[in-house]
Amino acid sequence: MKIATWNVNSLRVRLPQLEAWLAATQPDVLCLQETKVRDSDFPAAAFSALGYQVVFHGQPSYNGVAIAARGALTDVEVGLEDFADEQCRCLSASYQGLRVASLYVPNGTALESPRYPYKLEWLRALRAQTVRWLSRSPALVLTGDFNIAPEDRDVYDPKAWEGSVLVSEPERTAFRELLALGFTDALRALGGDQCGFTWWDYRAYAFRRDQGLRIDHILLSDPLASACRACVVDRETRAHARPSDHAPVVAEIAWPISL
DNA sequence: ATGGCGGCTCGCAGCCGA
Repeated sequence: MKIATWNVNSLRVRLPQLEAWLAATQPDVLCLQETKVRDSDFPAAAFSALGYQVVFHGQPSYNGVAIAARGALTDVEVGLEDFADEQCRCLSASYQGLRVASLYVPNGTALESPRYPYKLEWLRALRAQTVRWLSRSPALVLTGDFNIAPEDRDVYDPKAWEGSVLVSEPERTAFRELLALGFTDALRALGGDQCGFTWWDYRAYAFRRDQGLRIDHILLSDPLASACRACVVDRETRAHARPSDHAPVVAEIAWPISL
């Protein structure tokens, strides 16, 4: 089973690319972030034309998450329980015995910004939600744009980024606390030291110079982690004309495990 | 070098992203 995540930075703009990518990559499950489209405008027909079911949770201009799959998505849940959020950043569903969450963690803007404590609160709520998800489904995938570079080696210039949003210690601690619930960072585990970045600034030729960050993640709960065969960043897609600033990440999992 | 690019909107300037 192929599970992928991609922050498309506007589904409307990226739809032709996404259609080509789906046809070529054929993931079983794809989680999308920053769709930036309200539900009434969601291009669901484009997905069904390619044989995908899709569920979505969006708003105009900002945020927006979706999950597409080659079969039925059930028990669809919007947002995080016990955390009232006007922003569309979390959508989860079950597929073939898996629970999958498409996450767009707040950016935080800057440590001094009111958006930074919101980010930390959001991460706290995600952790609480993850405990609940795990109690219902041991096979859990948390994936999306976490807006956290877990370690210095996930940053092209750690010195320049030191102490700023995306790398600050409270965020990294929150990320580690999530992992400590029983998850493996699939890209780091399967890609090793050379796993690369997932986001590059549009400005200053950042992609050409490989000045990026690794902030998009696929976290696999224990039963899935042991079944994971590969996890890669699709850099080629970031190199296309008019790209998203994020590359897709794709994991290959031997699932369902036949008992 | 705090800009730069690119996406969005009751739009043509200002916001947000990472």
